[in-house]
Amino acid sequence: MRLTTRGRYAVTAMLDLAIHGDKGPISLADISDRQEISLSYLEQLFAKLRQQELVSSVRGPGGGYRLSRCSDDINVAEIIDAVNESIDATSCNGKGNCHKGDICLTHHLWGDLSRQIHRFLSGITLDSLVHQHELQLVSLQQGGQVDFSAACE
Amino acid sequence: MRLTTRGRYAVTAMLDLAIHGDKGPISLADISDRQEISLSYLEQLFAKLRQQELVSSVRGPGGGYRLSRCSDDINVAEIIDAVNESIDATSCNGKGNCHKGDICLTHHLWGDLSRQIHRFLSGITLDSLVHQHELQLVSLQQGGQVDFSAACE
DNA sequence: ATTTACTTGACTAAAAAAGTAGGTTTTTGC
DNA sequence: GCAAAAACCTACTTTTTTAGTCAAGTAAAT
Repeated sequence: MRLTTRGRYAVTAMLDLAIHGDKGPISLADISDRQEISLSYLEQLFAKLRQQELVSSVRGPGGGYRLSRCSDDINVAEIIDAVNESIDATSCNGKGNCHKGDICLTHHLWGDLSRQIHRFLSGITLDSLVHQHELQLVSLQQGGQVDFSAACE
Repeated sequence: MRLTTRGRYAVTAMLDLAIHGDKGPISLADISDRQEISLSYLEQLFAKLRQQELVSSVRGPGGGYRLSRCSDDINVAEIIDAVNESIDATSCNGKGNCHKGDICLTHHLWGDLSRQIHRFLSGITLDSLVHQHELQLVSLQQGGQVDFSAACE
């Protein structure tokens, strides 16, 4: 699990799809305009998103991309994983080639933490992000407070 | 909030301190040996950790580093933030220089997500990681299953 | 005084991120 | 059939970050 601007771009683009996808396929040019991400960079990202079957494409005029699953069935972790090569595992992964017991100790601790983060991000769906934002918008218009607890599930 | 091997090194090193710190200050050379991180790289990381007052140093023979606070008062988020330059903010941060309402939309969504991740990592202390691992060790020796739910808070 | 260990800064190589360029297919509508 | 719009593909360049090296210090304890 790696967290950089690359993953942020991917999540942002997927959010754009989730928001505008109801109007049929969305072209990368549209996303590029709206989100200010270079078209060719988007192409690279979407090649990977397509490989992982997070999006499907429609070619030709009027074509573009759409989410291949419902937005409440796509979570943030899989988007980030799709565009980032998975982080290199610890050097002594189960092989037991560590001098003392101490070495693997913190390696495993890091692994645990990594898994916790992954599990956390797996619980956040595109849909919940969009939904949460909509609630905020409404609230702003009414000048009220946002109840975040209700926004997620 | 950025998540790379750099932050992982920092967390690993801090965990090493948390585990061995009871025997007085720990030298970077020790950490380097145990965790297989190059000494000079550790020096860079610890310079930043010291700036953020996460560790304090003791010079001279027998010297080294120790946690400047109790391990249950140091969380993972601040360790990662200490060694990573904070990720560049969105281009239109409140200035309202975005063409349509749409542009800032996903930017804010990403900001929300980013904050959620940060909040999550803020809740994980060094102590809880060490503690969790100790429980696992005991369990392995007894051949039993680990109750993760009990390990954290 | 000497050893040990941290401090600082400059430097380098390699990898990843980000962006560019130019082309090829596929599909649609005229 | 043809032109345009879009995905798709490949190779390349630039910039930034990561990871590490080197060297000349400074400070503290024995």
